[in-house]
Amino acid sequence: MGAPKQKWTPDEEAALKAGVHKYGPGKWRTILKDPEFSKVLSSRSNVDLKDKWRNMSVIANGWGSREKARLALKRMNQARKQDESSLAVITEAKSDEKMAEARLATTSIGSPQIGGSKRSIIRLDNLIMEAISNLKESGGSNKASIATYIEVLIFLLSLMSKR
Amino acid sequence: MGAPKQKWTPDEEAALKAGVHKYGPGKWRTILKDPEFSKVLSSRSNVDLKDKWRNMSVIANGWGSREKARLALKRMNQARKQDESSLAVITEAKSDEKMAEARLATTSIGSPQIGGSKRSIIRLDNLIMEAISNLKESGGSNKASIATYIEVLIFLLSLMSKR
DNA sequence: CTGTAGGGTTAGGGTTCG
DNA sequence: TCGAACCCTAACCCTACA
Repeated sequence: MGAPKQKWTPDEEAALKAGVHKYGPGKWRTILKDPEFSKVLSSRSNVDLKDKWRNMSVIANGWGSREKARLALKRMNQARKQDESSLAVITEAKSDEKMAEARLATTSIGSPQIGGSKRSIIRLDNLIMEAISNLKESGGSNKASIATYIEVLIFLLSLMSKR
Repeated sequence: MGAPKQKWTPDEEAALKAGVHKYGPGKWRTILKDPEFSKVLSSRSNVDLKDKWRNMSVIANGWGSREKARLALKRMNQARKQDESSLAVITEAKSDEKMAEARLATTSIGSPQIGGSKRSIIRLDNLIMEAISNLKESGGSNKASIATYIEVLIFLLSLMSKR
């Protein structure tokens, strides 16, 4: 078997997107011949480009990225199992928001058995929730704001681990 | 639920082996269509054949790659219980798989030398970078996915605060 | 012959159930 | 808990047709 299944790299995906932006979809051979992309996509055929674009389009149209995120969260929750969660409050809240907005079928997100939580943690929760709500209000499509909130989370993390 | 879990009979396994011998592995649909096997395997799909062949192969060539991968995952989940090292294992595993394709300009995010926390935060960065990378892949303009990834971060936070 | 569209199939990671 | 059976879907293949 010659091709053990070659997954697309971010570089290749970027090149494909750029190519479609430049020539439009359906011009696969043209994109491949463009020196700007031919290096990165040298191991891909025009048909490969077409197929990949089809996959990416599915993801872009709503359902894809959400599903991916859902699976990630699901794995995380599963790993947690029956740990007494010190962030019970916040997981409850998040569950509410998610259900309302995303309509997730997997009810497993809940499991908010409240263990012994601590004051500092509760306050942390408020901060985080505020960050999330701000993100949602502001349209949430801006990478800078995403990075900012992630940095906030990192800072909070550092505080907690310092203890 | 949907699949009552139908165990493979010796007849079916024999038919599968014969089919692979006749057409080679990877020709699952072809095997199914062959009148010689279609009767015995009438309740199996081409995907079923593939999965069964994989299971048989794992046993045949003594501990194939699939089993290894599964154990690695398992170890990752168990390590979580041992505090401290838990985040390390998780993020390392993810790092191995996905870091290669992450390629995020390390720009402003790397500011976490706060306090003596060092290690755990650095490793968390990998996870965060992965999250951002995923966000970018999916177009980055989807509020739900942003919120979800932040929730993942929160989950990590909860792990660390457990201690 | 060359290239694209679109349905079909496979490979492999992941999940579930007995 | 463990592994066989099953699911999901990106990646790849096949065919019609322009």
